Amino acid sequence: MKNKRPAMEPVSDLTAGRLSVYLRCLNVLEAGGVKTTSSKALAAQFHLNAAQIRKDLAYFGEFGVRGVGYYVSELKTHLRAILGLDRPVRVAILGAGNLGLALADYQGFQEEGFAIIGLFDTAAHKVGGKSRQGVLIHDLAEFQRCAHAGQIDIAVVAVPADNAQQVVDMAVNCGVRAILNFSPGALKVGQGIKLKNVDLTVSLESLSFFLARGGGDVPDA
Amino acid sequence: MKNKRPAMEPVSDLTAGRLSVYLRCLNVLEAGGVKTTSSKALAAQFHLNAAQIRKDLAYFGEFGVRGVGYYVSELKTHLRAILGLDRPVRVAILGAGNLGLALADYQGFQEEGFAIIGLFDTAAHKVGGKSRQGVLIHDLAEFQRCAHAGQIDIAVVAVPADNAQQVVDMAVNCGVRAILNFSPGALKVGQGIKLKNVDLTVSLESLSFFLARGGGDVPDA
DNA sequence: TTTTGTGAACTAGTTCACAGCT
DNA sequence: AGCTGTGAACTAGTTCACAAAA
Repeated sequence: MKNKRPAMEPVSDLTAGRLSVYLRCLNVLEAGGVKTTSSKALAAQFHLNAAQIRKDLAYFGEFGVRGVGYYVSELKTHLRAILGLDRPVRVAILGAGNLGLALADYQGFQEEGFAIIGLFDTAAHKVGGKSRQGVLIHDLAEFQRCAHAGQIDIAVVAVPADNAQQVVDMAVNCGVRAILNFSPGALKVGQGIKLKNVDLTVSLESLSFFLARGGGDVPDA
Repeated sequence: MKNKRPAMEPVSDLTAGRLSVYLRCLNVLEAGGVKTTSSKALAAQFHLNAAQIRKDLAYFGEFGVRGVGYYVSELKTHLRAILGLDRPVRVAILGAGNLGLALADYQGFQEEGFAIIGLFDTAAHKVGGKSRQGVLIHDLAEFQRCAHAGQIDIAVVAVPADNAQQVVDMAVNCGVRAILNFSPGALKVGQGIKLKNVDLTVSLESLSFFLARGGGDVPDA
């Protein structure tokens, strides 16, 4: 057990995303009672590349045992720590429209330990209400208070496109440094702020593009 | 106007996504009354790289005029055709949970011309209902009928993770060749089927990773 | 002049292949 | 024997820089 920390070498976003995938794989294996695995086994079962798994993990330490592989629960613990999931991650959802409400109740978030602090909206008639699962809707001013108090780790932006930049600027000014944005269009954030976009229109149009290119055709054998 | 079609050279997914972004930029410009633009102007305004815009477009033809740039409405028309948006793109949403309902009412889809055919679910008590915006909820059997009749271009999967693979297999068997999947976990599809994943857990965990790495720290000037 | 379209150069990301450890 | 960890080789993607066109 060496656990070198290579002086915070820059790690690509792609690697970060894959770590999350690996963690999910390990959850599945653990739930199935598997105690030990290997990069090859993981790769085969989840359609990944074995060398890539090893390389991704190697950024953070030496978690495997040569000749054996990885201990599932141990590697899981490491990955959770690397991903920052070993402490509560507090998420605020900005915008209590259809999408915001759906995200607030999304099971996947709770499962991996994210704490949904609340929904926040400016519409007075929404404030005081709650999602189906009981997440409360607060005024945006309340979000500002929480964020300034350092109680928000990640802001999820689910407001209409017109207000998105304004809302993001506000969140950043309140000290939020990580944002998951669902509104369309490119937002600008300053240095040191991490913005991740989920653009539903772009996703659908990529599929449409595929179909338009003849992707729907039967490939000639 | 040469409009060479380079024999359906393979185009990367990244390029496809950017075309969609360019189209949105052009919509903004057109709405602002701008008649002509250039790769440099687009790049500056929307934080893109000029050479990349030109290269992306060059896969599909020569749409620009040297010394002038691009005519906004003309390029828009080309992009819409390239993305397959010059004909109705029919979208079915599988799973009438919170997320499915939110997606059915998502404004962005209608705006760019996607036709939401309906919501589809197996839960008998949901069938016959509708989303807030009035999208009807049908039985999944109805989806199979539509898909077999070639009336569905894209299936959006918003069912619980446990059923996702099964639902995707069903859709593919009914002739659907493009799928936008919101359920977590890696799904398998055969050759010639395009599967695009939107993994909310992975997105959030990437942000958590960034924060855990010290991303929240003030960078030293 | 301006700006496109594009080969060449560069950068980032992935996979290979093997030394080294168990 | 088996599997990790990792440099080297390779592939994909981006940016540069300039000839050609308007």
